[in-house]
Parts: sequence; structure tokens; C-alpha cells
Amino acid sequence: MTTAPLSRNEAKELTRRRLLRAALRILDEEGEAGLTTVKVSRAAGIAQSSFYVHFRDKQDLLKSLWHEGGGRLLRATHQARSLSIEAPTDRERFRDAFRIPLESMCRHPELFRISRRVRHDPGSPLAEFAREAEKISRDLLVEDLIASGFTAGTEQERRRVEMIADCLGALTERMAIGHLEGRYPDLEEALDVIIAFSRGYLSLLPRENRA
Amino acid sequence: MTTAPLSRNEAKELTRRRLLRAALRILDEEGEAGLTTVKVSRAAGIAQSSFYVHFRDKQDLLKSLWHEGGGRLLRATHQARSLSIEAPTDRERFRDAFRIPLESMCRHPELFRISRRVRHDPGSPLAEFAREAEKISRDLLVEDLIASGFTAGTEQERRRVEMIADCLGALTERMAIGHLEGRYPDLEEALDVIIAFSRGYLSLLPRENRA
DNA sequence: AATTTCACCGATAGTACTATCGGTGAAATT
DNA sequence: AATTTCACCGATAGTACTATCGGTGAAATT
Repeated sequence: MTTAPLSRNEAKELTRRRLLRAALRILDEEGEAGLTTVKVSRAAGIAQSSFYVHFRDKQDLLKSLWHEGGGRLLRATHQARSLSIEAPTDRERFRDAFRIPLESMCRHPELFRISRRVRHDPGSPLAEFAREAEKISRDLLVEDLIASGFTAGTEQERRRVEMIADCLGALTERMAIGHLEGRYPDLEEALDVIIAFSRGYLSLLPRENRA
Repeated sequence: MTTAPLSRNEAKELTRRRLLRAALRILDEEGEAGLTTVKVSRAAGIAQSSFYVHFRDKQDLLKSLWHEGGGRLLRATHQARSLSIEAPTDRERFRDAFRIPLESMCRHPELFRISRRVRHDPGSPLAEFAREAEKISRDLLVEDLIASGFTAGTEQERRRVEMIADCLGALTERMAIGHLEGRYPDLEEALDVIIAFSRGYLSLLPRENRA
């Protein structure tokens, strides 16, 4: 039992992190309606009024939660993934391109569930962020698809590639949800199914670009 | 301008419907946080206190909204759809099997968006209903898939068929969202992509059952 | 015609939460 | 050692909403 001699700044930073952690848990377990300054503060071990020492208001807390959690997750996922989608001929790499985001979602269940839930909730201050993240995610996937042979010259072609990216995202998310709910305990089984569906979209590749 | 002579019962039923309509709109536009007895009542043209003449509380309103709207939609969709999935060899029928639920979602945008949003919101009184509906939906699809040749003898096979059903649902919902947001104006284009992905899952059919 | 029913009203008590304010004591600075 | 800073506290005013209650007048029943 060593007594840590915390400086005032360190102590403040610690309670700030406690508040963010508590907010993440409450948001995940009880939804946005359950997130109050009273609950977060109590969970972090400070008085309700002290909440405002760390955040201007609840929206400020949510913003911080997003920028210090959600944003990083998104970028890390896509950085790792785009490395492996570039060679769709290689079976293992192709599989990795789906495994990486799937595992990333499952490794951060709270953030994943919250950002999913918030995305289409017009009353949520996080909605805008989550939708922007979704768009970025889709756009990155579109780039990858174009790099792997899809054409997006006409409006219609562009839409089609976006739809494919959208569908790939939907498949991955749905399998992640099933896994987190305990219905699909084996991620490799889920990957098998995603890959099978993806064989289908490959049929939309222009013939001359197929490997 | 004919003055309709409404009986007391008819008048009551009319305000009840006004309340339900208003609730649906507010729920869709502002989310659950925006749905208050004050707003619903005002939108329906009655005093806040008169809300309780029609519903015990807000949860009661939500329950009614679900049972008199959501439930019917789900059943109608699946009834229409299962007629056409039974003959996956017939291209037009196969396509219909996806078009029917897709169109059904797009025809009831508020209900569709609300039930989607509410499904994973632990704070929502509708969450339970929406999740049950999702399960029913998936189970019905699983039955259809088994009827069309998939096997579900072992635990693993059963899981796989459930995953496929889950994925089909995810694809359809995602395309419906894109259409309702205006990104995919042409539903037939979206159907093309869903069908392409589905060619992939057909590869998971046991060889001896393929048409 | 007399009586009863009841959808609706305004007023209001109660609840939950937000956000501010002055005060305190220990850490940090001088 | 004296002074300043500031994370945290309890108290509290303000806001938004829920749900009840007694009253009213027109419809429904007798």
C-alpha cells in the first residue's frame, strides 16, 4: 500500500478521467436519458456541483468523450484495415480486411454501441459527430474499393460503390452486435459469413479488373 | 363546409388518434427526449392534463403506438415476403423477396426509423418490443432459408443460418436508410446491390440443394 | 325535463435535474 | 512564512416535466 503523492493537477486529471469513464458506462448501460450530472458525479466520487469544475455542461462532457475515445478508435481501425484490403487476391489479407474492423468494434463495446445508437437519434448532441464518423468511414471504404478495381466515373457508378461500402459496413456491424450479445461467440464463423456475402459484391467488379 | 356531428365517443377517438399521430412525428423528429406530455398534447390541440384522459402515462402511449402501428407493419411485411422467397430459382421472385421489405420500410419511414433507433436504447420503454420484433423477423427469415435448402441440424449450422438472416436484414435496412436520407434515390439500384451480395450467401448453400 | 356521464380545463404539488454562488482547506507559489 | 490558487463542497434558485384534483358544460341517458 504505497500512498501516491498526487499533485493538484494530477488529482484533477484523475477525477476528470473518472468522470469520463463513468459517463461511458452510464451512457452504455442506461442510455442518454440516464446520463445526469448527479449520476456521473456520484459514480466518480465527487459532488454534483464539482462536475462543472471539469466540464462546462453535459454537452461538453459528451464532446470530450467523443474526441478522446470515438475519434481515435475510428482512425485506428481504418488505418490498420486499409493496409490489407489493397490486395484482394490474397485470401488471408482479404479476410483480415474484415477481421480488423470487426475485432476493433468488439474490443470497444461501449463506444461501438453508443456511437451506433446515437447515430440516428436527432435529440442527441453526439448525433452529428457519429454521422460524420460514419461518412468518413464509408468514404474511406469507397476509396479502398476504387483502389481495388471498382470504377466511379458516372454518378450511378459512384452511388453503386457507396452502396457496396455501406453494405459492407452494415454486415460488419451486425455481426459485431450479434457477437457482443453472445449469439455469435465465434468471430471466425461470423467472418465466414461476411466473406461469403462479399463474394457476391465482387461480382459487381468490372470484368476487366477482376484478378 | 359541412359540420360533422361527432358523438362524444367519436370525438374522443379522434383526439386519441391526434395524440398518437403527434407522438409519432415528435418521436421521429426529436427523439425520445423530445417527447413530453406537454408537446404531444399541444400538438393534438388539448390541455396537457387532458393527456391522461387517453393514456395512463407516457409509457402507455408508447405501447399503444407500437401495437397499433409497428406490430401490424412487421406482420404485413413478412406475410407478403415469404410468399416469394420460396422459389429462389425464379429471378423475379427472388428480387421481390428483397423488394417487398425494402419498400415496406420506405413506406413507413417514421415507424422504421423509430423502431431502429429504439432497438438498442436501454433507456427506452420500447426497446423490449423492438427487440422482440427483430427476433421474430430474423426467425421468420431463418425458416424461409431452411425451406429454401439451408440445413440447421447442428448448433453451428443453425448459427450460420441465423447469421445469414441477420445479414440480409442488415443489408436491407441499410439500403432503406440510404434511400430515406436521399443518398440512394433509386430503389432498384439498391436492390441490384443487395442481390449481388446475396449471390454470395447462396454459395453457402449445401451443394446438393442448389437449384 | 331531469339526471348522469365524462372529455376537457386550469391550477398546482411533486419530482428530477441543471447550473451558480460563496466558502474552505490544502497545494502551489511567492 | 505569507500569500495565492483552485478543486471541491453544500445550499439553493431556476427550469422542465409529470400527474392529480376539483370544476364545467355539453352529450348521453333516464
